[in-house]
Amino acid sequence: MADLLDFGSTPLLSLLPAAIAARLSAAASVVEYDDGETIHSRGDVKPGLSIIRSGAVRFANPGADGSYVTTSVLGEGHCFGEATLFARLPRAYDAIAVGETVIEQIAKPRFDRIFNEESDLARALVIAVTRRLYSVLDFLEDIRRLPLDIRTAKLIAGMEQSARQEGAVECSQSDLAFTLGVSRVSIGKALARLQDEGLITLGYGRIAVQDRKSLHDWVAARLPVEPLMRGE
Amino acid sequence: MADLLDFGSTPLLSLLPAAIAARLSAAASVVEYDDGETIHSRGDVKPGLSIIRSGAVRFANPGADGSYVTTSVLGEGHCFGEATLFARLPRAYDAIAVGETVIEQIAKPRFDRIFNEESDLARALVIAVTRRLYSVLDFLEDIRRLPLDIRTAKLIAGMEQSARQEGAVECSQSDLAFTLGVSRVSIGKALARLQDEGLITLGYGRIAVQDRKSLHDWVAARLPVEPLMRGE
DNA sequence: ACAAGAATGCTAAATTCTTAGCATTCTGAC
DNA sequence: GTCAGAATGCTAAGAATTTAGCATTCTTGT
Repeated sequence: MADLLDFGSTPLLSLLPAAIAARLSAAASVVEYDDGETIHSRGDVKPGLSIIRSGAVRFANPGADGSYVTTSVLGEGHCFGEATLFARLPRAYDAIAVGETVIEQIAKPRFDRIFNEESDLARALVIAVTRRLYSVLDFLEDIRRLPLDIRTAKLIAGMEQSARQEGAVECSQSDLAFTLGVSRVSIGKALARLQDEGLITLGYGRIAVQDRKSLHDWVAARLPVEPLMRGE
Repeated sequence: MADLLDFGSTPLLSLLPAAIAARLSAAASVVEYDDGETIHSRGDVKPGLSIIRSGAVRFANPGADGSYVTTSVLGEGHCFGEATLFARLPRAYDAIAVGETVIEQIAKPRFDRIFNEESDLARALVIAVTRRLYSVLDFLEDIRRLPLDIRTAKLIAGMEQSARQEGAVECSQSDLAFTLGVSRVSIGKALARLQDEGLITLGYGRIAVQDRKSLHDWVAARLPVEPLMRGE
């Protein structure tokens, strides 16, 4: 399961002037993780900013019944840990490496110095965090007003665009269920309906998208309001 | 319905050095709205930052069936419109005044000048937006893993703390339903259960909290993970 | 080629939530 | 005080979702 759900937001690294990115890198310690390895656990209090150099990170927490609820998955170029710096909160989620993952970790004292000296860092962060906030708000709104079929179609449409190979999404139905926070049975039904509509073809560990445009149109026609962003 | 759901985050104004707040005020045009008046509509493209001087603002969008889904309500000191500045998005929500409301509106060109000159503004914004992001993520997670009773109790506990009069929350069950994105019947049932537990007493347009600590303890005992923040 | 593990497909009961009413109670304005 | 509007309480049918299985199919490592 890769780049499943970065909520379509812009990675910090692509917003940061090269000079500042370099300065952050110089101040960072690099850590490599294997697939599934824990990067940090909920409640940890080691404030700092982390930047994903390669790979991806899954953020999740245990649910009431012992299940594991994934909140988001961030990919290359994204940062995390802002809350430990700016809200002085401990880690709110367990962070788990998805695939071989390389993380740059910048401890708070070093980060603070750069943050104070380079005001463009604050500007880039405002932008990155603002976009993430609005992506999450959008996702929240979808949960509350869209039936599962449409949410599923929207997710697949988004994933297909950032997928390695065009026209198909490599991920299990369980992963989709995790991401949308519903059971595998429900996802199965939703996918079956989408297949009946001729939008997708179900495979083993992969979902083929018949035609990108048809899928987007199908989703767009069922949204209560016009979408604001065009997928870039 | 006031301060129902600012997601418990910190208002920008309380994070901003007085000098910068004053400079923003000087650059702003002040607009007053009556209860229910529209401040802006989804899709509007007039970029700028708005600060709530007094009153509150409800953000909502039409749902698939014509219903109106409220995403959040922000109160005094909070800002909105960051996305128009930093993500260059049009307004994502209809904004509607809740009660007599005074808004300071700062157009993008003026804001940009101050933003570039006062680097502490970016710092305050990073903090405000980061906290809001994490509040929303928390709320999102609750939706996915907590049964309605507990979410309702948690909401009431939060509202009671910021309520004008201690020990009671002034709001209709319909408002609660709006906020949690569920039907009035479901809220009614959840509230009835909480009343059976002896945690609250239902009234007309108000809910009395028997004992703040009991309510908090009841909620805390049912959360799958330890809460990170202590209500401040 | 085969076996083991992973993923999917399917079912059925139980639960939760919604919709759509309607009756009753409460509040505040006149 | 009275009355209209607001808010709550209640009911019942139907839709959506979950849980808990189990059978089948697919893939990969040996």
